[in-house]
Amino acid sequence: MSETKFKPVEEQLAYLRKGAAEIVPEAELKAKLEKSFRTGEPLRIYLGVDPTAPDIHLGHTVVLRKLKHFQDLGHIAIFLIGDFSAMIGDPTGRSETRPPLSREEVDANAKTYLAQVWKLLDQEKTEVRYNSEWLDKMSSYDIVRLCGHYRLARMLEREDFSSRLKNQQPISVHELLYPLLTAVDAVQLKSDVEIGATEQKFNLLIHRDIQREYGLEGEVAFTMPILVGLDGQRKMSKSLGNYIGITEPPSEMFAKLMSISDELMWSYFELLTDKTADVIKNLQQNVQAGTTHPKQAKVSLASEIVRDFWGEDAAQKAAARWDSQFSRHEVPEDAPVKHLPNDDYVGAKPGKMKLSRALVRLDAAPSRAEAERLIKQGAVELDDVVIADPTYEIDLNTPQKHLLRVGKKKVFYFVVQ
RNA sequence: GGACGGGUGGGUGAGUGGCUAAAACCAGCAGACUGUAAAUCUGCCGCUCCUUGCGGGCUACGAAGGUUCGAAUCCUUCCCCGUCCA
Repeated sequence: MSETKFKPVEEQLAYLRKGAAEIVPEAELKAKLEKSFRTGEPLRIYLGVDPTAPDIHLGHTVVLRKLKHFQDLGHIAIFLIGDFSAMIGDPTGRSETRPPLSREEVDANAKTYLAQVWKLLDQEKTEVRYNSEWLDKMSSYDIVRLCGHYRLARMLEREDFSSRLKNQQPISVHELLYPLLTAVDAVQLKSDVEIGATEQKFNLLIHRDIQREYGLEGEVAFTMPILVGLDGQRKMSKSLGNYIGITEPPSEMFAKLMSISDELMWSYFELLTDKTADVIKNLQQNVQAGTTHPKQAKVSLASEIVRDFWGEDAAQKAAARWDSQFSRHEVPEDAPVKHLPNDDYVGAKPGKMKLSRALVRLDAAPSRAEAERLIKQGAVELDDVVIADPTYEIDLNTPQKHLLRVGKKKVFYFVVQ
C-alpha cells in the first residue's frame, strides 16, 4: 500500500463534512484520517441498519450516501444488518415499545433491503455483516458482563426514556439492552467511525464508550440530519406516509419531489444530491434574487434524484411527463387502461352502474361513501365533463374507452368488460 | 402483594344515561387560488343501501357479560398501562 492512495486529509474532511450534522469528536476523525494517510491503512466505517421494514426510502439514503462518501475516498464501508437487534427494537424516538419482529420477518426484510442498497453503494467494495453473527452466540453470562459496563442513570438520561418515564408510558427492560448489544457490533467490527442519524447520537456515543471499555480506541460518531418528509414537518417515514421509496417508478418519484415545499427543497439538495455546498448556495441565491424560478430549481432537484436511481433517460422522461400532466393538464401517454367488470351484484340494474360504485371498482376510491364525497365535491371528471351528481349512472352498453379523472392526481381510461 | 389513577375515531383529547357517528385541534381528502409548492379560503372526513334525504340499515368508545325503553357513560368479571407503598 502506498502513501499516495488517499487524498490529502483536509480534502477528505471537506468532502465528508458536507451535510453532516455532527462529528464527535471531529479532531479525532482528523487524527484517524491522518494516521490512515500515513500508513496507507483505510479506516473502517460502518452503518448499522435494522431491517424493520422491507423498503428503503429517501430518508434512509442520507446515511447511506455518507457511507458511500467514505467509500469513495478509499475507506472500508461496512454495511451492518441488525438482524438480531431488529428483533429487540431500537427505542430511539419511540414513545412506545416497538413490537418485536420475528426471525422470518427480519430475514425477509434484510434480503429486499440489501438488494436496494446496491442502487447507491458499490457492492464490490462493501463489506456486509449481520450482527446475529456474534449476538446469537452470546451467553447469559456475556450479557450480564456487558451490562456491567454501563450505568442505569446514564441510560435514563436519554430523552426517549426520561420523557416516557415522565409521561407514564411503559418502558420495557429489554429496550435498555438495545444500545448495549449494538455496542457489541462496534467492538466486533473494530470500527473507526460509525455513521447514524442525529437521533442515533446517544446510541453511537454508548458504542464509543463500550469500545473503550473493551480496550479499543473508540469510534467517531458521525451523525447526519434526519430528512424531513414530504409534509415538510415530520421526519420521513413510511408509517407517516410522507415518504418516497427508492423503488418507486420514476414519474411517481418525480411528482412527489415536485410537491415538496420550496423551503424543504434546500435540505433535499444538501442531503440527497452530490451537488457541492457552493453550488447549492449559489442556486439558492439565484432563487432568492428572482433570477431562477423556484420551480426550475425543483425540477433540477427532482431530475437529479430520479437519475441517481433510474438513470438519465428515465429522469428526462419523468420530467417531460410531469410537465405534460400537471403543468399542461394533458392526459399522459401511458395513462393506464383499466377494466370495469360488468358483473352482477345485488340490486344491479341491467346496463347501468352507479358512478360511485364504478370508482370503487376501478380502485379510484377506497369506499363508496368516499366516492360519493368526491363526486359531490366536483373532483370527478368523466370524458372531460365534471359529474357532480352522486346518483349518476354509467351506461355499461357503450363499448368505447372512457377517460376518468379523479382529483388532480388520478387519470386513467377504462373500458367496460 | 396493597392503595390509587388511566385505556375514546389515524393522532392529541372532550364527553359521566337519550339532543353522540361521538366536541375541539392535528393529520388526511376535495374544490378555489397557484408553480399539482407553501400560505390562505371553502367543503368533506366509519361502512353500506337506495328514491341522495336534516333518508334507511349496520358497526364503533380495551374485552366479555349485565342493568335499562335507551350505555362511551351505571354494575360485574377479565386484559393492558402507569404512580405510590411493600
